Amino acid sequence: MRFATLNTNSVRARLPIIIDWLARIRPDILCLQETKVQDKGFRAHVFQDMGYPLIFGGQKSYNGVATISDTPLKNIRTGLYTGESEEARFICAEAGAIPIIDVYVPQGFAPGTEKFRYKLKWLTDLISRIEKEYNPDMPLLIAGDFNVALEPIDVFDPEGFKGEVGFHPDEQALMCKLLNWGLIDIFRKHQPQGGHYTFWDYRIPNALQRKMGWRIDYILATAPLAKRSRTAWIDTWARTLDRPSDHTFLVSEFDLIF
DNA sequence: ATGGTCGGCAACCGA
Repeated sequence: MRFATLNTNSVRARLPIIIDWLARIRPDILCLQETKVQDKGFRAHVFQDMGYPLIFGGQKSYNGVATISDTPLKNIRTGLYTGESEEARFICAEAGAIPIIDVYVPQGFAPGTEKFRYKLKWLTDLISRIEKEYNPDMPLLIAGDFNVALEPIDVFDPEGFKGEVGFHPDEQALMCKLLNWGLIDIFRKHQPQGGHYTFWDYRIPNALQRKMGWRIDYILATAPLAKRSRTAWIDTWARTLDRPSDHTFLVSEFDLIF
């Protein structure tokens, strides 16, 4: 079973790249974040025609998540909260007997701001929901853009980023709490070395070539699944003249079938 | 050096 995640920064703008990648790599599941499209504008048939039924929950302009799967997804639920309107950052479903959670954690802007407090609250509420609904002894996969780098080896300038958004102790403490509940960082399991990133700020010229990145996207799995993970890798497409953004798929293969 | 550039969408907001 091949499992992947991608922050799209607009699924519409990235559609050709996603289609090409799906056709070549044929993952069983691909979690998307920052789709930036309302549900009525999501070109679901493009994926369905490739043999990928999918689920999605979006909103105008911002956020949005989608889970593309070659296995039909059941028990679909969108939203971290119940009974209130919220940003489109959470979708979960079950592929066979395996629950899949796709998240886009708030970016947080800067420590000390309302947006940062919202990020911490959202992470806290995500942990509460997982503690309530799932069991670390049972299969569970969580993937997405967490907008948090866990360790100094996960950013290119740990000294410079000390206390900054995305590398702040309060965010890292919550990520640790999530992992300590019973989730394994699958890429880290296979690659203990630092310097492997999933995000490069596109405001920094040639950040990818200059290795000025962050590892803020994760595939997390409970122990029963993590022990079946065979490999993990980061598949990065560097920008070109006709393709102005870098794109980074995080992928893992598991010895299991749905 | 304290900037820069994307995408959405129609002015700037968010990353």
